[in-house]
Amino acid sequence: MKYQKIPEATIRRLSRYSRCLEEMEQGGEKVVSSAQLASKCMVNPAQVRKDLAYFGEFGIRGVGYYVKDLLASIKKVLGLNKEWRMAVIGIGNLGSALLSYKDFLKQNYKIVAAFDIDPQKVIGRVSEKLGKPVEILHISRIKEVAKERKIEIALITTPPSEAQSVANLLVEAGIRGILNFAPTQITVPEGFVVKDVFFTNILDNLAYLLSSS
Amino acid sequence: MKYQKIPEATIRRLSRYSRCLEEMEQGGEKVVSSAQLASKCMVNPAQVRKDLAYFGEFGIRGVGYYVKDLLASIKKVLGLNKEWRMAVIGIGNLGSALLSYKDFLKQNYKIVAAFDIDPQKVIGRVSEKLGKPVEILHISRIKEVAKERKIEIALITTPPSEAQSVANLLVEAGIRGILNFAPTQITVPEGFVVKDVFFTNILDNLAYLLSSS
DNA sequence: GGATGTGAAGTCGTTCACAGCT
DNA sequence: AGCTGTGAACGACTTCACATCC
Repeated sequence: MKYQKIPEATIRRLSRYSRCLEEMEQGGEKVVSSAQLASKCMVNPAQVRKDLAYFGEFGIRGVGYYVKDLLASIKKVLGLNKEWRMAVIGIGNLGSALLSYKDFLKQNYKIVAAFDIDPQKVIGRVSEKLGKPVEILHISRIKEVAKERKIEIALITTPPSEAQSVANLLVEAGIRGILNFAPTQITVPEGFVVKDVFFTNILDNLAYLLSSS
Repeated sequence: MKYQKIPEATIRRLSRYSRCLEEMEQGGEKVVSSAQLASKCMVNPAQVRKDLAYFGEFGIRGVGYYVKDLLASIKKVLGLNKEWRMAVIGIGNLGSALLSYKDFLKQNYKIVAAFDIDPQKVIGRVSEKLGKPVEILHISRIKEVAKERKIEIALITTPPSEAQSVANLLVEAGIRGILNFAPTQITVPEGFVVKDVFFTNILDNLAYLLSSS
């Protein structure tokens, strides 16, 4: 197949296929058709086939896809055939909740460092919650520690007023991926990637749908 | 203007315009052009005008938009000219973090109840964190309390295995909006709305972008 | 003059429909 | 016979370009 730009929506769906396939694998299913996977993920069967076709030919005509192989292929496409090492910046309520978020581990995401502007203030609270002592470092050490621990992704959970300056530090430290929970737009240079997780925006969406029906 | 279906992307951008306009209003700016708003929100100026045009004519030709009026109009469109009353279901780390999430209040979202399957177990921990006693109710009381407190939106922060059965209870209780943080697909009848917040899916997206560049 | 509002053009993503394998 | 892979049709969203109005 000739090269094409891959829609961002395709990547999001790949994530969903991956989850569904994991469930199927655990359920002992060996083979799946695009129609079955589509109905489980609530998309169009042709969509499934087209999404996969961007990256290769993973199926067998007349049969379907081998669950295990397809899952492995999708994970490889998404870059999940490795462990991603992450840091959390800003250890407030949300930040400390993420430190113990179980779903990350299952999916090859590992938090290897936590930073705050005032480690002393938060360390007791967090340790108590997690039931074990947790090391929280001062944000000034980010550059040094990023190298040392090979951090590739940072989760920003500071107050919005600090988010951009934290992002600047991350760029300087060579951390290329940012998941931004602070409800403010941040900008980074070419080559760095930011994805936002704005609860309130999604709530706005919900509010709109509820009030217009 | 004649009626058209409104793209979901338009609604998401409206949310962003709203945030930018709030900042501008606080900064004392009175008037804004589509070009200025667009550059602040990182979209195309024509996009801004088209998005707004779905809902009316808010601007003045040759001048621009009055910041205050436009903000009020957008909030009205999004259904944010009222207070939305919410419940959090599942008071683990994430759930309790959301109980004290500041940004909700600023945007007219108010958490008026918290539920868990084992209130005794979590109540101490949460109260301590928030620095005040917090009432956590048993999930079995959801229907009764939903009526009483006029709950319209629920945030599901239970383990994924419980998410669908919780959603069923919410439907029964007449709560029409669900923000689902549990990493599993849930289904609800016509007339109800679910929006997902799956951190791991967004990380997958980030991982893909990082590994393919 | 200058910025909005909007039809038309263009781009991008989804769905159809069927040829091609197994 | 059945299901994938894919060009072509379709539909949706974005951007352009300009008529319109302050």
